[in-house]
Amino acid sequence: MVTHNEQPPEYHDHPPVLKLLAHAEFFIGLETSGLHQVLQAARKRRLEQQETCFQQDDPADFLYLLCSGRMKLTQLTADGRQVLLRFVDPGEVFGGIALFTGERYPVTAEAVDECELLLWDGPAMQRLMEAQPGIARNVIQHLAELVKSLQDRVRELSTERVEQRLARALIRLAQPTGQMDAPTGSIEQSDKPSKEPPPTTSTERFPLAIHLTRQDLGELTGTTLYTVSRILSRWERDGWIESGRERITLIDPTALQSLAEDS
Amino acid sequence: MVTHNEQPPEYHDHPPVLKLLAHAEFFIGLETSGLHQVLQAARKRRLEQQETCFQQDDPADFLYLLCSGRMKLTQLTADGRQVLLRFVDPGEVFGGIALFTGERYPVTAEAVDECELLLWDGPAMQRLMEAQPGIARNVIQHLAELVKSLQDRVRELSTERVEQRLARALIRLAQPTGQMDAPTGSIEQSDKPSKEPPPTTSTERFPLAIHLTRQDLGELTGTTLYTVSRILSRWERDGWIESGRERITLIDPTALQSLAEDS
DNA sequence: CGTCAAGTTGAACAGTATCAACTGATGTGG
DNA sequence: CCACATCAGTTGATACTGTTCAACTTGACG
Repeated sequence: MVTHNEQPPEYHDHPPVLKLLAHAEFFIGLETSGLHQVLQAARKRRLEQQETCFQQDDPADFLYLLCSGRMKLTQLTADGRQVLLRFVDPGEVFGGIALFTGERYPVTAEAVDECELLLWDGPAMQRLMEAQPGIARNVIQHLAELVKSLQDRVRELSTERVEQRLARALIRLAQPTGQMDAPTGSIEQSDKPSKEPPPTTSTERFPLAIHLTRQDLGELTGTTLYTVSRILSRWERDGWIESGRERITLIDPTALQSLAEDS
Repeated sequence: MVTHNEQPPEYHDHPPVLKLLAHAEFFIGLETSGLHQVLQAARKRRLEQQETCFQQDDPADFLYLLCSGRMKLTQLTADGRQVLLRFVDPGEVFGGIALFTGERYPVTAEAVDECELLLWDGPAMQRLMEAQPGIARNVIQHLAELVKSLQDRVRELSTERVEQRLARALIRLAQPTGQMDAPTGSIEQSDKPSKEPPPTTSTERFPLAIHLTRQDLGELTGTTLYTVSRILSRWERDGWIESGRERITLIDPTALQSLAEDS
């Protein structure tokens, strides 16, 4: 990061966007001049809540970086069932798979909240990667991590029962989302009873940031909304969670953790 | 018999290996000099049948290219169940995920047959990618395709029943294996005396090249060997397949196809 | 020929899906 | 502000898919 370059701490034009860009997974480690180059090649787009960015099977034109809001990527089956592949948080990238394989988008990208995006077309991205090899390195690392997480998911779907998968999904969703979010309580803390418990007995609460329906959770874990509802009801009776309409709060994450890890 | 063009004069040093390298997914499109550079950075390794190349959770040291034979990548769960993630055919690469994320191998790689491999360590691969940007492009494309196929698999496991998944798996396994099965100098070409299958689909037979147990198919489709056995028995009664010990022949692939695509 | 691995099949069982009926919350427009 | 429509969620009854266990058969190979 050592540069006697002419960029003072306050970026002259788009400070917040540049700062986000500097922390985005594809552009980490770039020089400030490089970030400017990236930004100049970008276009901006804004999506209303529920608006779709692109539909499954649309020709793959752009790579997107989410700046604010939240997106979800879903896949539709031939008989109308839907699978929720993942949520996209600010700083994360989507649409790259199709762009890099030169085919059509294999998923639909829909805005959960109001979203701001940056986008690059294929040739622009190609040029950027050639000009700055660090980008290609980041892309490779990101894709490799995506592959790893998908392999884990295949293993879970193949070998685990719904209850375990659901427990795992809730734990993941409760983690503070990567780097970009304000530090809400991390679940990791509750693993360590060493810390002095807050006023009451270790009743730390972990409300999920995302609004999720039972249907969403079903599509995320490969089951139906009915089964999700039953399991959540049981967990609530056991005092492990609290749940309302599109709202879930983990009360005893360790119980879920051990459930997820049991055979 | 075509024998007079087996050794093109362009490849003066290691003709068969170079030719394979030139068609391998990571190195397609490279100049001959670039291929030489790649080859010089490589080490060779040979594996006996059933020998493991690396174990899950081993530190990730090398990227491997399979030259001949066949490997399988499996993942072991905490309670001892196994998932078969994929088979590796000649010309394909494995071990890259761990190398690119700098972590441990998430899978175990085992030789199904006797195998010949080329391998590169992390720094060597890094240098090669810097020297020849085409490699990074190929890596990105390969990873993107891997992501896409894994997403498909997640969708299938989430929404389809065992019978459909098994039908799909058999159809995939019956496809001639990608690009390398072409007339390149593969060590064994004895199993393919037939040329391109003519469009006469009536009584054509499609024996699977791979030796697969019911257990393998179960681990591949996320079910048990018992369920696989029952379904195959039923299909055999219906005249759609023939099966013996570690041997399956598709007799009516269209029946399986429609089964896989039905709701 | 004996041994071992692969494969088959029945019976009991468990886990989920499916459908239907219902409750409660949210938001909207008259 | 209330009536209404809509959407999220709950729960019971039922059916079905797939698992598990056990006993058995078949095939390969020294």
